[in-house]
Amino acid sequence: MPTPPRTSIDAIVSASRAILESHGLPGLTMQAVAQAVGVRAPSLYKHVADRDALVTLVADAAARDLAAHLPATEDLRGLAHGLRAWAAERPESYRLVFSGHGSLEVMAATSMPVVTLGRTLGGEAHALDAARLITAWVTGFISMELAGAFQLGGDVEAAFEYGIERLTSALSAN
Amino acid sequence: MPTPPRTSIDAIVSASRAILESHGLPGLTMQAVAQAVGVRAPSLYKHVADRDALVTLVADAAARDLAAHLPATEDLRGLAHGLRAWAAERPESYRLVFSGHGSLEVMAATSMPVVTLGRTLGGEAHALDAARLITAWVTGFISMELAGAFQLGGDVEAAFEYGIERLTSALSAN
DNA sequence: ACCTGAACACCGTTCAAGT
DNA sequence: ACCTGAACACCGTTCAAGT
Repeated sequence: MPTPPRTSIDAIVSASRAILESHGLPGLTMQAVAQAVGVRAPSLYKHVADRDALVTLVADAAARDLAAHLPATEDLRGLAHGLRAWAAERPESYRLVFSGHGSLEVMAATSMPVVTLGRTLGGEAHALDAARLITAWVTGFISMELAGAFQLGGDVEAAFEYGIERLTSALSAN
Repeated sequence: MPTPPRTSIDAIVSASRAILESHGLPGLTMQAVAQAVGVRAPSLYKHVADRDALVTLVADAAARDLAAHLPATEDLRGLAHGLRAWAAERPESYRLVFSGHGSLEVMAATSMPVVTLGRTLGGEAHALDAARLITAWVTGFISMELAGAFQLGGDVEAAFEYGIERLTSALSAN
């Protein structure tokens, strides 16, 4: 006797993203998600293989959301501030995306704009090297900030600007 | 009737570090630690408040081990390669230390050598800014490497060297 | 064809009882 | 004074039974 589904993969991922932000990754339990979409935990396994697969779907959805929010810019400042603003609003999503929980395909696709920027700043021969320098610095900085690693005082905003300025000039100087 | 302890906090932390590296943070269960030190899980609570406190002790022990392994160097290349080599040998410890699981005191103490390097490269006025640029880049790079984020081909070793070279010249140019 | 309750193996944690 | 078994509340996951 066929019955229509009472939930959907979209509703599950959407509810999961909200739970992730409000309760962190440990709070993203199958039971919490099930309750949010109005179903019992075992029913989720009709739509998703297991919790790990769900976490990957959430990470990929967050990565796509990030890509849509980043300004189409040609300068490091715009990209850096865009990423930092997105991370400040969705810290748990940021952590998930940059902790390697996403799929390799989505991670590669999301990094294309940075390679373009790397080409602009570093030149054709060092496009990838420059993109990796930029990405490592900006994701490292934001991760440290979210982890509360800046304990030695000083102006964190100024340190971010300092990084943007020094990296821009370092990459332009061929 | 007093009885001597059958284990110790040192044995617990030491066993925990080995379990962390071999089975990851999810594998670091109270039961696994208890078995490793020859005791039942409830006994661990005589030595540690709860699992979170144990994880913090492990992170701090790893951070101290890292500080002891870093070369006392005045150049970025030595520091960067030293950190990367340590991370390659103890990837789970590296992740734990730089994910904010450690205590703030140990994190601050461990970052002192980088501030010294920042002063050498960036000058007195920008010692902290330079230290944060360096730390953000090198930890970001290694985190990406461990997360398998370098999927676009190219030479990762060369990208690391490129970062060292560009950062060194960017910071020296006052 | 999907949803459910019941069940299983695992967690972290508490606590009265043993020595 | 430390260790233990038993217990509790919680996980993820499976599966036969319902509709």
